[in-house]
Amino acid sequence: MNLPPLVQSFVLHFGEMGSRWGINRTVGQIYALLFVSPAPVCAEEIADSLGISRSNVSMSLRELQAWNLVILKHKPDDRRDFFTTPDDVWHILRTLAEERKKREVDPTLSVLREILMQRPASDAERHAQQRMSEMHTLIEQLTHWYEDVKQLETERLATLLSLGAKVTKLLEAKDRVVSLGRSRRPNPANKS
Amino acid sequence: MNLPPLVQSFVLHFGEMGSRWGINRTVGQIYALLFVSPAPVCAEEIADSLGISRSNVSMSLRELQAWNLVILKHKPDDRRDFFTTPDDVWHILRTLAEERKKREVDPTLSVLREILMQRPASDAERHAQQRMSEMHTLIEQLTHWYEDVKQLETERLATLLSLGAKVTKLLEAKDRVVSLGRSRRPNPANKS
DNA sequence: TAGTGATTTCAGAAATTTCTGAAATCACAG
DNA sequence: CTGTGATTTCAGAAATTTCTGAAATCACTA
Repeated sequence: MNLPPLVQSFVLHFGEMGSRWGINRTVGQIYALLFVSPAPVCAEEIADSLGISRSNVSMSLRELQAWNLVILKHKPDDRRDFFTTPDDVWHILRTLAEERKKREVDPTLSVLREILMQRPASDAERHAQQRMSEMHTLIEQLTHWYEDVKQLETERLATLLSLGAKVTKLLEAKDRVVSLGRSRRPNPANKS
Repeated sequence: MNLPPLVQSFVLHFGEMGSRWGINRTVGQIYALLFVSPAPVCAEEIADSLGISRSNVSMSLRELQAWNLVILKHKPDDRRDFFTTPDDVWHILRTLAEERKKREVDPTLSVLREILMQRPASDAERHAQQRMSEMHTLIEQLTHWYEDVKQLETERLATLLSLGAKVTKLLEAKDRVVSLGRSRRPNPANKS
């Protein structure tokens, strides 16, 4: 591996981390390299920088493309593919969230649904279904929230984040305002 | 493996999933089994149900304990350890989040901080630092948000989730209320 | 069409992770 | 202390994943 020391630390760390996630060491390293590179990099150069085989690079890039984490670029009069990551880190975060959901959450949800459809044949199965249903409910709540906030523009999302738990304060305030409003002019949709 | 079919599907799925996360197949299976079992289970029984060696069970349980994901129970006049998962799925979610943060996010943050302290020795390094700083900022924002909302009681957290993106509506409303309030009686803390 | 260079594929090699059985350790009872 | 059963440890076996080099494919040019 032949890189500026500062870049090398980063790349090595991402390699380590890669194995803790589902992706492997090389894939992590390549991603890190692309992320910090000032310009798109070709496969040959990746192989050289990281000291790995050309074919390994090819397969790992394929993997990264499956994750939608890299962008292909071309130079005029050059047939080679060059690779980068998106500029906007928020954009990267969104992709990551989406792909992980697709791979890790959705399959689980569908297995749970499948099992919950079946008729339990014993007390043990009845209890198991009960537990799975709790898990299913929780995951659905989380994914609904996710589907909802992912629509927000980045700026709003950032505001929401920075607000953190303080939104609950707002919620209380809102409750007061609403009940106040109601006492003055009753909600017309609420005719009883 | 000798389990009710419905439980077996769940256990097998969690095994698969386990390998996509950092934990391995057996660890995933054991966790799934404990999660749906109506009563605490001893190591021997786990080994039998899953058809794996006793020693494998021992090591995997150790791993689950390191993750704080299982609870040890004892029966009177029985020296064996029995294992369960917490009842409350929200509690499980919190543990999972905390442990993953500890293993995946914190080390990355500290590597980033470390690198950002150093003086870049070239343009390439300067650019790399710039990128890492963007990443660092984003992760910090996310973890601050997390540290904040994790304090909330479960019920409030659930409310917040179910509200989803609608909180931004509230935010706009708040802005109106606040500016309205200010125009009537100026903020006394703001003496200039 | 033949030639060139980039890229991909894939069978097997290398490395890593997971799993097992045998032995060691531990905790307690008699 | 000795015996008993539960549990853990750990060296090596087995399984899995990752990586490589050689060959195949592809896209384009002359």
